[in-house]
Amino acid sequence: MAESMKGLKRTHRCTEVSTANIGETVTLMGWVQKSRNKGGIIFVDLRDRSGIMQLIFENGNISEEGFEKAAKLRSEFVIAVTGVVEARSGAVNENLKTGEIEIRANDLRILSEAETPPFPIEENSKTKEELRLKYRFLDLRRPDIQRNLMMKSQVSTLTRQFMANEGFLEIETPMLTKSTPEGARDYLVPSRVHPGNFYALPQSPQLFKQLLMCSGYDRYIQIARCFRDEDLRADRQPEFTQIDMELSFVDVDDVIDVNERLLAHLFKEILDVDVQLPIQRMPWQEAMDRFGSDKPDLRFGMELHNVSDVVKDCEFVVFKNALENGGSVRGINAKGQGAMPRKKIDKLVDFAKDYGAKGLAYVAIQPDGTVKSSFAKFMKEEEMNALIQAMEGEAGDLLLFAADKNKVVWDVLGALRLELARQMELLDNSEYRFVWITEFPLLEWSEEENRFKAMHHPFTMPMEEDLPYIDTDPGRVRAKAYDIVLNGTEIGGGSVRIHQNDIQEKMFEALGFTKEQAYEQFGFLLTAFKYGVPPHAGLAYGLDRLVMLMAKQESIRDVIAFPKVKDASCLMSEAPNVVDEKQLEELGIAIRKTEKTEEK
RNA sequence: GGCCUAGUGGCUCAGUUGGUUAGAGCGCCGCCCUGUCACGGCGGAGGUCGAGGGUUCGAGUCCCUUCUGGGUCGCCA
Repeated sequence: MAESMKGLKRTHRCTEVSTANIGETVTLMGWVQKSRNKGGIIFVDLRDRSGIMQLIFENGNISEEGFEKAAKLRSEFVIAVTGVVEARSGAVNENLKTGEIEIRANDLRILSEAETPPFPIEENSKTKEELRLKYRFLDLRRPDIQRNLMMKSQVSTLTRQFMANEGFLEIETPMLTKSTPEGARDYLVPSRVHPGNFYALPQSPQLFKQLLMCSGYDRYIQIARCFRDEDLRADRQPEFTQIDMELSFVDVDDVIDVNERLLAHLFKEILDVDVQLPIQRMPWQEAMDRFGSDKPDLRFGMELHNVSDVVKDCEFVVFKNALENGGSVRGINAKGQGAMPRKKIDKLVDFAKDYGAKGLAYVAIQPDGTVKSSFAKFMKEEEMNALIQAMEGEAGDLLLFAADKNKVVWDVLGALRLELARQMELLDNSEYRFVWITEFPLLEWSEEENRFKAMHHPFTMPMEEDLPYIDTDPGRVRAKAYDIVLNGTEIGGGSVRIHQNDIQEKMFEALGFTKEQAYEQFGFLLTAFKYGVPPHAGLAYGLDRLVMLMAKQESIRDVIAFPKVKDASCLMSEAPNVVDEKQLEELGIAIRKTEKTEEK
């Protein structure tokens, strides 16, 4: 039977009480973590979002009725306790922040009883995620998740404060907006007033923040929810949060400068980590050549070596074909892995195939300097020696080679490099290595659509020196775009935007848009640009990813209060669901029956 | 859409080559215990082995289908 808290006021959170309060009477409220009943004395661990405090119930300090009530306490009961702060007369518990003190209770109220939870409310849960997500409200009681969400709140607060000091204005943009077919799939919202018409939920506030620049707001920031109807991953949710910003009258360096200082501020305040400024910058081409990735993890080496020239005359058909088709042969050197068993190497070959490789050539250098290799028979001895030398191979090393089109070679070796680093335990979780990746290609050839697509988005400014190629060799044009990468994860990205009509028109031309198509999709922006547009640039962070890395979590779900599972449904609320026929009628929507539509 | 992986009391897991009545730890319930904090002692309850079908004298175990979660490739301007 639940009691009222009338007349009581919580004075502290559990760990806000310290040895400085000894002798004082305090009132705490929270959840029973654990009760240890010794017969004549009862210890209760009380939990709130700050941590744990031990309570003592002993006859003489509390009424007989109160003592009997204390004996009934079970896990997750919500209670209010008033008592005196004491230094512990028993042993100090060094595992608790409040381990030197305890509360000798003289009053107890049971504010809410609780059933036994379906899984233990404890740190480092071993419980299956399926169950945790179904009872997310219980999972969220666990201290590690609470710490993550508190850290996220802190990141938001510090960001707002910092950016406000830098002259940024926080301005909201619409959630109900217009669908644009470029990019990710939109979540659509049907319009009741305009049957057959749909709003789209924003994939990002991109166009609106550019309009705000046109309107003179000069420096904008928003912590904005974004939506993308694509398949989920460990670091991808269908709805997520961006720290989104845009600045007027700036170039690349200005955006980078304010963001470096923001990152340094966040990491110092929250983790007490010093970020060395300026953060290293690396052009996209260099990142691909050295690491096979546009989001390289710089915590370890194992860089790619381009050995195309070294093997160009050898008789190995795989290498020959790759080079003849305009591709390359590149390798990585897994130091000290020369003794890797054949089975494990075969697994790496399979791994490489997942990334589009047709195979993976290897050379295992034995301790005595002889080689075991999948292709030695096609190589003259001096060719093999030259290859090993080019790879800086030494006794005991394992050399792995991919030969294909550049894109495939980069993908394969970039992924393989990370996989080997995991296997070799080269990744230090407490190290934070930032890098700006700059000078991205402006355009990317799409095989299935047989046209160029914008790598970033259609408003990204080309680099001035590459402008001449936009008509003649569009694939070679680099963009004023930049990504901020932390430990191999892209945590943010942005660009300088086009603010000149003629360049924008050329860009649409390169993308294969007619003027009409461009206006149909982005007309309001293009019109706005006619009335005076400042040069502007911006950037957006994936807040969830950033916090995930700061909190050393492996999944974005651990930093989002109510995340969705792989098929974008919510195990707790059971969204999405079938709606009433009447609602559909109002919207003018009929559901076509297929095998997949079923009554739920 | 493809591939990989997991599903056995409330939770986490074990379960051999297919062979008696499916086990353990934690949790839960009852009794005892005045300095515990992974409290302790005694006793107890609790299982359609994710679901359906098949093979077999016999299936938690083998086969097929399917559901659910996780990872990943494609996808994510």
